[in-house]
Amino acid sequence: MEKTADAPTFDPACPMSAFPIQIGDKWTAMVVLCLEGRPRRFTELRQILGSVSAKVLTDTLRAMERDGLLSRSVFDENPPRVEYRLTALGRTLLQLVEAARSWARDNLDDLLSARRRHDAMLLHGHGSVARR
Amino acid sequence: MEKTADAPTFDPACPMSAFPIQIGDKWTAMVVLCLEGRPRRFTELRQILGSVSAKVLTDTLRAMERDGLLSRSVFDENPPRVEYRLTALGRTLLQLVEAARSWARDNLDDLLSARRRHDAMLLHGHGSVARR
DNA sequence: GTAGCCGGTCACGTTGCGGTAACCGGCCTA
DNA sequence: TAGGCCGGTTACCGCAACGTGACCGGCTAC
Repeated sequence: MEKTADAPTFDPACPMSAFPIQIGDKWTAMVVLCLEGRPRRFTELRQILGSVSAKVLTDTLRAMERDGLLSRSVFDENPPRVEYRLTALGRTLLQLVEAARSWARDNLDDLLSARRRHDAMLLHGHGSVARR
Repeated sequence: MEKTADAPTFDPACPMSAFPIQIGDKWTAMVVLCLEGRPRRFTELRQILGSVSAKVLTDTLRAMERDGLLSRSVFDENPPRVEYRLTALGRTLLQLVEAARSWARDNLDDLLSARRRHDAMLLHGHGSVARR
């Protein structure tokens, strides 16, 4: 819970890739987290999310705007500035995202080790030719 | 068509299709709900879920078994009987599913009406251009 | 001039989830 | 002999999500 200007980063190699809960599209939950503290600009979001392309981020933000989860403000400046901020409805998702993260903290290790056990079993099974 | 006692039904036409929260694969959360009260058989699950095909249900159940969310018991009887039951880990998902349903009860209407407003705006042309 | 920044759009390729249809094998009944 | 029930498997297919690379317009700085 750092309160620095920097937001958390999202490592594509982290177990999030096996995270069994998804809210909206692939990046929606992370966008919600990014916007929790304050509004952010497009490029800022891209930097924080790390591996998302401009097109996919645009799609995600447009869908969230359509669903009333965030608002988009264009400032007629130079260079162009666009700010995204959570609406009240979008903020309600925070509880859900936190519930999901809490579940993951408590149970994701169990899930992943069960998966590893299963995969190991398959490997072992395929290693020897079935005989009778 | 008789339903199994106390099992919820899932209508494919209900707003669930716009439900922005997904746990595991498409049917995972509903399988968890189906198995909340007691173990169930394959065909029983198919009937309750309504529109799921055998292949997809098999895939879902295999993935959940792999992840340690449920256990699969084969009884060597006639006709063949297979029972699926939630594990302790699978039961932990119930809280999350309930949290998602609670969010939906409170906010899904707002989301859907925001979406309808947006779609209507598109139909009527682009309306007014946002200016600042 | 030309290079870069910002916030995108456009055309296109790939991947994988979800779904359909056909089939299977053992047991039972008509 | 035929068909039904149970719990699947296999082959195939469509489509939307996801991602890549090129480009854009207005402005500024070098």
